[in-house]
Amino acid sequence: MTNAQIAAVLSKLGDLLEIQGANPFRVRAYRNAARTVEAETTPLERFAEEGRELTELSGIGKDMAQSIQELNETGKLSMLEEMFEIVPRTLLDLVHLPGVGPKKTKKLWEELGVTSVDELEKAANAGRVAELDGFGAKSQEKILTGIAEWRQHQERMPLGDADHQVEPLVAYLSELPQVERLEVAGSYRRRRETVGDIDLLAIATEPEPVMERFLAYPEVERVDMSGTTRGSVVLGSGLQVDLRIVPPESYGAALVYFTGSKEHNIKLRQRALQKGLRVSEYGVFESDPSEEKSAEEKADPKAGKRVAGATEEEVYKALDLDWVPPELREDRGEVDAAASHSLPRLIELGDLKGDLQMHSTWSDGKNSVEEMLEGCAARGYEYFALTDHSQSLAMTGGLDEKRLREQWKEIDEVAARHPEIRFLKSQEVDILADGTLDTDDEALKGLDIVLVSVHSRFELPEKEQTERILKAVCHPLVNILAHPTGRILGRRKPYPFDVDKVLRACKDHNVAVELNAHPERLDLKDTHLIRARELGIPVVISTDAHGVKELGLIRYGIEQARRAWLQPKHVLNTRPVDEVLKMLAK
DNA sequence: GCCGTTTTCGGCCCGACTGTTTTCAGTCG
Repeated sequence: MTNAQIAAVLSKLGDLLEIQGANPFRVRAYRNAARTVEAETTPLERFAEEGRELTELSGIGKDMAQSIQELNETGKLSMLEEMFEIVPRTLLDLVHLPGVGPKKTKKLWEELGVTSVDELEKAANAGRVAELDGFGAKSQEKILTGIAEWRQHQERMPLGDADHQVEPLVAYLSELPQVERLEVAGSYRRRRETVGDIDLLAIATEPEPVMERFLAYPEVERVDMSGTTRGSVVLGSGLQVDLRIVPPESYGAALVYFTGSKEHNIKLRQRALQKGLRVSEYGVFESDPSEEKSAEEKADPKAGKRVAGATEEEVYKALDLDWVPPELREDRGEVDAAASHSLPRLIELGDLKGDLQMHSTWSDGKNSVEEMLEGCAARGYEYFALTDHSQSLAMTGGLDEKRLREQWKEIDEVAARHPEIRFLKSQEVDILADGTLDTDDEALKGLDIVLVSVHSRFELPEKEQTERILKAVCHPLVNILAHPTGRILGRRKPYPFDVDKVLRACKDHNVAVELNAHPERLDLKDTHLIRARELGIPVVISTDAHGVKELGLIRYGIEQARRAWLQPKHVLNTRPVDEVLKMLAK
C-alpha cells in the first residue's frame, strides 16, 4: 500500500473512534500517525528492506506499527473491518459537513438512526433534526446548507484559481484608510497547491468599518459568521474567506497563527510550554509555572507578561528559533532545523537561468519560435529549450522526424540572430503505450535535450503503466521525465504507477525529473520532490508554457520547490548551460 | 495510542463564535 493509502486508513480510524466517543487523545494519536505517514517520503513498504523500523517515526508506536504491517501484508485492517460492523461506513461523511462534528454525528446516528448524508437530509427536511436536544431550527438549516455545499464543492481550489479570487479582494479592502496592513495567511501563504479557504489578516485601528466593508464585498454570497474581530463569508465561486482583525502588537503572532499549518503551530506551542511560555494569536506570554493555569489566565488570553507578538521574527526568536519561511511550515522537521540554525537557503526565482519546457506554433503553442525566444530573453534567462510535441499527439500538431528537422533550420536561423541567449533544441517526446518513444533514435541524437512524457493510455493497470514509464526512463538517449504523474489538479488524478520505482530508475539512469510549474499541474508534487531530493535526482523546473504569457507561471514552480526544501543546488536549471548539458550527458 | 531534560504514568495546544443554553458544549481553524 502507498503511504497515502495507509494514512487514509489511519485517519478513518480516528474518525470512527471519535464518533464512538473514544478517548480524545487516542483519536489524536491516530490522526498524528496518519499525518506522519502521509508526510513520510520513503514508502513504508520499503522500510524493512532498508533495515529501518516503523517505530522510529514520531507518533508511530508498537500498535500503530503492527497495524501498518497488517495493512501492507494483507491490504486490510481487521480492527477497521470490525468497527465497520458496528458503525456504518457512510456515517463518516457526516463528520465533514460544516457545523457537524463527531458529537453531533453520534447523536444523529443514535437518536435518529441517520447513517448517511442522504438520510440526514431527509431527516432535516422532515424537521426531525431540530427536535433533538442541543439542536434547533438554525442547526437544521445550517446542516441543509452544508449538505448542498458539500455536494457542490468536495474539492479544494487550485492555487492559481485562488490567486484570481484573492487579488481583487485584497485590493478592495486595502482601499479603506483604516486598514494599516493586510495579508493573506493560511495555506495560500504557504503556497500549497490547493487551498480550502482564504484567511485574511488585517491590522486596523478601528475594526468595525473594515468588517463592514468585508461583509459588503460584491462577490459575497453568504455571511457565515460575523463578530468584531472575526468574520467568515462564502463568495459566489464557493470559496470561503475568513477575515481576522488584530491590533499591531499582535500582528506577528496572529500571522504565525493563521498561516499555520495547524501542525506547525502545535509544535511551536509545545516548544513554548517547555520554555515556560504560552503562544496564542495574541503573542508570546510568560506563564506562571507555580500554578498549572491560573483562573486569570483562563479568563484572559492576554494575561501574563508579553514577550513577543508584533512581528513573526520576534515570535520565533522568543522560542529560540530562526524565522521559518511559510512554505516550510508543515511540521516536516522545520522547527528542529530552525532551532539548530540549519534551515536551508531555499531556491528563489532569481536563481533560475533557463526554462526547459515550452511550445511554439510548430505544435500547440500560441507564439512563434522567435517570440518564445524573446520572451525568455526578456526574463533574463541564459538559455531555454523549445520542446514541441511529437507526432502521435496529432491534435497538437506534433512533429514527426521530417518536420522536426525542418524546425531545426528555423531554430538555427533564429538562434543566429540572437546571441544573447542559448537556444537548446529539444522535443517533448511521447512515451507510447509500450514504453517505446515516438521519435526515432537518429532524430533524438540531433537534440540537445530529450524530454519524455505520457499523454495517452492513462488507464493502464499500475504494473503495465510502471513498466511503460520505466522502459522510457531506461532509454539511453532520455534526459528528462516531464510532468511525471500526469495529474491535472481538480480534473485528472495521477495515472496509477509506482512513483518510487520510477524515481529510483531515474537515479540509476541519470534522468532528471521535471517540476512542471503550470499551476494546474505542479507535477511532481512536493512530497515526491522531497523523495527525489533525498535520492539525489536533479530536478528541472519548467513552465510548459504554450505562449509567452505563460512563461511567468514559473513562480508557481519555485513556490512548490520551496515547499520541498529545494535549494539552488538541487535544481538543474539554476546552473550554467554547459553544466546542465554535462550533467545530463550519459 | 504515544511519549519521556518532570521517563513507564500521566500528561497530551489555544481561543472565537454559534446556537441553544441560562452557564456552556460543540465546532472550527
